[in-house]
Amino acid sequence: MLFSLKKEYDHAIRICGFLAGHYGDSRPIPVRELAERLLVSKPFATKIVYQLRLGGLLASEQGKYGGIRLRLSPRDITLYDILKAMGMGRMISECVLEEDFCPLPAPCKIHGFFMEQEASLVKVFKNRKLAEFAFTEKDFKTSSPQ
Amino acid sequence: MLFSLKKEYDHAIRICGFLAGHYGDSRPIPVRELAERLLVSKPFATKIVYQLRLGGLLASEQGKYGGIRLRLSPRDITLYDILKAMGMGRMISECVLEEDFCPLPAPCKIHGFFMEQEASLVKVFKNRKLAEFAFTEKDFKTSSPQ
DNA sequence: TCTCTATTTAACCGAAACGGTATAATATAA
DNA sequence: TTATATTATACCGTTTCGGTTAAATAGAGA
Repeated sequence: MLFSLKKEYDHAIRICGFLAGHYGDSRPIPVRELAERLLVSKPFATKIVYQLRLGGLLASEQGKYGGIRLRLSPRDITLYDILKAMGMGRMISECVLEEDFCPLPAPCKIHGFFMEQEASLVKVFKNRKLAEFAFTEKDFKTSSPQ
Repeated sequence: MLFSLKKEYDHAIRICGFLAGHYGDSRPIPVRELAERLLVSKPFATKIVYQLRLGGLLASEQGKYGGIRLRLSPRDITLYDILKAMGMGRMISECVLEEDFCPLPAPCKIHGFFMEQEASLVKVFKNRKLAEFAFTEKDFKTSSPQ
């Protein structure tokens, strides 16, 4: 059951945190800058940003001086929104989902327990706003490359 | 972050639940019976039982009429014990564990949040006794093969 | 219009993890 | 001695993960 944090999700949250710190800026943040500041390769950052945009969380501007921004205020985005945009599915395996996987009768206590835990975690994710995790240049260990 | 329930862990809990239902029986349960009743292949059940025994949770008797039993009362075994015996490691990724993975300064709020969640889940696992999930023949959908 | 800088989109790839099997050895009851 | 068990390790195919490549498109500015 392993509460496993995918690196992708991890980066996604950090990217959103950075964009949150720049919410309201006049210029969007280019992926290059995200990648440099957050120590992710540009191709990987691109892929994550792409998924988050498809998920409806980010808006982008193409061409020179283009870049990425949050579509909503960090106060209106939850951690759950980010994970969902990244394609996170159910947290519970087929033990619960597939009808005949478990030989025990429904309601099986093991199922019930894990359903409860999932529900409780989802609730936590939905209650935490991105604004809480926003950060800006001054929060970095190292100063800006430029 | 995906609260992903590995099939192995799932089976492990069910196997322990079955053994818990038979705790105190005069004869140990052979792996063959576990496999048949819990709809797992015998080789796979064998592997899981092996891990649980190495983890100190199960005792085994070899030879004819041999089999498996719980080493402790189901009241003295927690879900956490089972997962730990199965080799479940930390639930948090290197974002927290590797010093320089995250460019943000400690204590980073994202880290803090996930540490909290992990701690809270572990607490839940430690508070649930195996006895609560025990089951016996009468709990099955289908009657015993023999 | 040309060029540079961006994003866009899909395909691809190696490595690790997952789910499970095979097999050879050993132990013990009868 | 034989049949039934567990023991222990090695193996293997498939999927997922983490990440790259590359080609296309879009827009700003000279």
